[in-house]
Amino acid sequence: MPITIRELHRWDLTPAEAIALQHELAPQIDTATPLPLDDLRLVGGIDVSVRDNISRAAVVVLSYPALEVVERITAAIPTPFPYIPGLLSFREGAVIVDALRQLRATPDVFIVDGQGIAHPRRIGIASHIGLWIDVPTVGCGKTRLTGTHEPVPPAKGAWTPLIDHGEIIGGVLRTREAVHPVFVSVGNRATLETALELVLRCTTRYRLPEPIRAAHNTAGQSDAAPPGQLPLW
DNA sequence: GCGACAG
DNA sequence: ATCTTGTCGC
Repeated sequence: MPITIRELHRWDLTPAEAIALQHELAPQIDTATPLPLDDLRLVGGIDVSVRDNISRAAVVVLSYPALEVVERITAAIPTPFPYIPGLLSFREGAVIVDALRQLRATPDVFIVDGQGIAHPRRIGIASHIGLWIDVPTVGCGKTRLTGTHEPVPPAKGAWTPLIDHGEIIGGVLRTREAVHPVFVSVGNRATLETALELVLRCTTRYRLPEPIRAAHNTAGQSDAAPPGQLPLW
């Protein structure tokens, strides 16, 4: 049973229209429903790579708690929008949806490479994608877009709140001892506490959670691609 | 006007 | 994101 995808709007907008749309959509995000952490079966990872003006999206579904790949989908289109901080959705959203339309599995939650509500208008790409599908989403970024935070203790699992204008918009989480923390925030249909717990449970021996690593490797950047990986493209 | 700024 | 080799540290 594939996931549901709703055509909320067109993606080819001007920056001004995109910002207006974000103001309109942000209020629709659900940040109060806990993730079903005790009933997880499948967790999806989403990432996009850009090369020679072509954007490639990768959606990888892993079993939980085994974290083994059960499905891998990709899609590619000419990069439609420039990179503008705060408007990443309009650069990567369309190709991600293209990939999601091909998905056969039904993940319980998706972890997206980027911010959820830890965004100037509280609607980063993880939240935006979350509004298009009937599945919870969590944002996990490698760096900060907005907000401030206290230093994060060095122990794995430690975290400090990411605050913007007095509001807690996410958590800066240490996924590995003495390694740069990641920025976790609610995408849609999740709470910060359960989002942080999900990212921790999906992290094994690396800084980033497995779903994101798998998607990153599949989307392009053959960085830590395990040896022996033959048919990719 | 001057910095900050996911991927 | 992407351009790029070797190198330092746990």
